Amino acid sequence: MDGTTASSTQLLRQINSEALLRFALQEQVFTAGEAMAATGLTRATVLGVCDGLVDAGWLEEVNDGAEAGRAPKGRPARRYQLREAAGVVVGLDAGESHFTVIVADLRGRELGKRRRSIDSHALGRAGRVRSARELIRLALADVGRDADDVLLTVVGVPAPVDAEGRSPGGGEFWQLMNSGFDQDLQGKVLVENDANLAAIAEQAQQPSANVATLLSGERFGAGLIVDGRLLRGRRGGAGEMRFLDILADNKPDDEGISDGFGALARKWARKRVHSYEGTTSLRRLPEDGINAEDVFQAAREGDPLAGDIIARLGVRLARIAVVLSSLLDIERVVIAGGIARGIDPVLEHARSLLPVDSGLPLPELVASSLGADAVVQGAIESALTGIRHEPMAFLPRALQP
Amino acid sequence: MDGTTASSTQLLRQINSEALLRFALQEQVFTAGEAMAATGLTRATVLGVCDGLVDAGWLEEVNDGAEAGRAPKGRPARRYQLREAAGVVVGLDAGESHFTVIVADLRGRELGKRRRSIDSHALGRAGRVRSARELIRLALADVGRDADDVLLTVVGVPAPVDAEGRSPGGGEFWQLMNSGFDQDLQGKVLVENDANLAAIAEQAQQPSANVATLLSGERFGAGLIVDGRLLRGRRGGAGEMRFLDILADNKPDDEGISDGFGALARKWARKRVHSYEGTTSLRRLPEDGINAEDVFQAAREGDPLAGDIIARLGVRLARIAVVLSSLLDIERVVIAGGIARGIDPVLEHARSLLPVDSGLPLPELVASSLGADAVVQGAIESALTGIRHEPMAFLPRALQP
DNA sequence: GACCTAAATATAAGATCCAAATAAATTGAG
DNA sequence: CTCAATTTATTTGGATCTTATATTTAGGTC
Repeated sequence: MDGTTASSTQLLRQINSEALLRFALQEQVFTAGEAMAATGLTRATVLGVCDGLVDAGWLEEVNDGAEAGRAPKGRPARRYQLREAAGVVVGLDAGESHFTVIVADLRGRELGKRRRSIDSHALGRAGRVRSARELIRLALADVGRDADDVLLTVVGVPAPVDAEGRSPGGGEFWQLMNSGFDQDLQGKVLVENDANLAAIAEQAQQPSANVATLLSGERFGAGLIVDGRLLRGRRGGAGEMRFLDILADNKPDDEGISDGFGALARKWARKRVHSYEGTTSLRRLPEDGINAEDVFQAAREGDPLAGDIIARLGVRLARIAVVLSSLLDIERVVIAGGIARGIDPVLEHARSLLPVDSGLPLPELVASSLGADAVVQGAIESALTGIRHEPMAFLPRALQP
Repeated sequence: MDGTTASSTQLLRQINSEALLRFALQEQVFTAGEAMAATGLTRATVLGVCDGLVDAGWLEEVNDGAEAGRAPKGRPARRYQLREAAGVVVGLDAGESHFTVIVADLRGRELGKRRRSIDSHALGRAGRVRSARELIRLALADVGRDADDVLLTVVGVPAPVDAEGRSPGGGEFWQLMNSGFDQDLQGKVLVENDANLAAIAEQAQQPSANVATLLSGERFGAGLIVDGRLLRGRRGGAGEMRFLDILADNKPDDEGISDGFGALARKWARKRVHSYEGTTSLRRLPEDGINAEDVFQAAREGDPLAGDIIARLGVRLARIAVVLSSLLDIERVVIAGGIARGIDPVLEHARSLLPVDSGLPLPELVASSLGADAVVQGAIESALTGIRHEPMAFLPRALQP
């Protein structure tokens, strides 16, 4: 189990093994010939490397007769595949009020999923970790696995996260959300900002080198991908949008500096629903029961108060888009998270507000199609990327003794 | 001269050669023992690799008796150094009104320098390239070199530049500035945005993974380094600051959207010097003769009109700092270029405007110490980085036949 | 000149890859 | 059923490169 650097003579073998394994991680079943084409190595070398990977527990030779669609002539090729039992990855969206876990195999196929409501403030840091561990255990048990099968767990939290997985000490909230998962979950764990994970998920869906993903339900966060790379910042603060309220003409009243579109729509609606001078269907709802969905729905039906709120959100979104496009040359702004479902009217209004004479092309504004799963999907994607990046850094679950 | 990939058996040798060469690029003279420590290879291997690099023209064995401070025991070590004749790098600041060229050796020591005023609009694209070629020729001749000695030339231009070295087609100005140097200068050429090069120079001076460098004399440009990496954006637009005028409460009047602090100070002073109601020392100057230096000087002497202008610039700078700090977690904002000399009062005022209650630490605001040479210094630094990154991609000037 | 030391060289062994030759497995034709 | 054709697997020999271990060498010291 020593991770010591291999001697220089063995370096070449390791390089080739990694290349081959990276290829295997993206294929179902493959022959030596296919691996030769992918890696540029000789047949003898490929087979030798495959031998090593079988011994290590990464690959297994497949011998079932169902050799669909193979060439009708010649000696049949030996076929390999990633060993199912080698391990799985776990993604966890550790939000403020919900946990979502997905267990996936090493090719990214979702094996199992669990969701649970939690009360973070009642649980505290230790309680959040305990609850996460339990939920992961259940999700693994659902698919007949246990914690030893997990090669890598990626956790998304609603807080800035630096490169070491820590959050700045400023806010208590951040420390509560980033509950120390990397210490107290089993195996290798990566902690990442939730919006960053959503951005990774979006980019996997529709690749683009310069895209911003806004996670904007209750709290506001942005994942920024520039030149194909996720931005982090020293303390993980890249993607914070505090400047909106600091710069903007409107002084921040009661709405918190980090409120997302969902929270804003709800707050604005509740505040104005009685003082509003026109007729509004929102008044039929109990004031404490109005939420963002109701506002979006009313706006679609032509309600004027809801329309006003949509317009204000549109202004806010347009501002964000202008800054991102101008400062970072962002090509596409994606609204992700549960809020994405009803956000279209806001997008339309924001598009109409974008300046037309600014020289450079305008950013595209779109809603995500991943829904509320964006964060946890991004966690899986991130875990797979990590394994593909240096597969040999992970040890597959050993063969039966 | 074929850049074909080496056969896999020779790959290891190439890896080791690159590592050793990278080490040599940062040392004056070194022994095999030192190289062994740096690369982790055996003595026999190191000597073999050195042999190869001598044959290739990268290294030379040094045999002069001046073996300063060597260990007094044992057989003397063979000592190697980078071959001076292997080549040089060239940096060119191809501004709107000035060209500056620096010729440096492969360790970054400045060998020669030339500066020339030009009239870009009279010269046109072809004229700019011609003028650049001539100035480079002269600078090389000054130090007894010619164009064949140049391994890499890096050119800084005041325009957005994408990863392929091209500028967006929107403005004629950008096309004029990015004059096609990569096509028409001899040897390998990289074209880069001038503010980006200034950022590279600043980072080399005082390393920091998250820093913004504002090049803000006549035109405004920013070089953004986040997570230790320069941001570019798809069309090279990262670092543009158009949002300032789009968002801000003040509608853009005559000042151009991309005016730098120097241009703004001059324009504001000239416009208000006569209508200003107080006394101002600026009135003693001819209206067409006032420039930014005069305004800064007057402000230092307590002139109220100059003070007003400084304050307006401070507001602008503070806005920029807030956005950069919040959106990208930038730790330090550097004002670079010729304007940096008198900028201190603006920095002071801007610091006083930064919000104190924003949770995260505030960005540091500093003036560059590189003066007007920041861009060309960054060009040299960038060229060296390029060579260090994959030295074997460059062929040293051949040995005497 | 004998002696000491650290580096250079020489030699042998191990690891890896490639190229070419050989062997095996499968299909399809006669 | 046998046999050629075909494709792949395996074996073998050669080349490159690195390491480890001796052996030699170059300078200094006593």
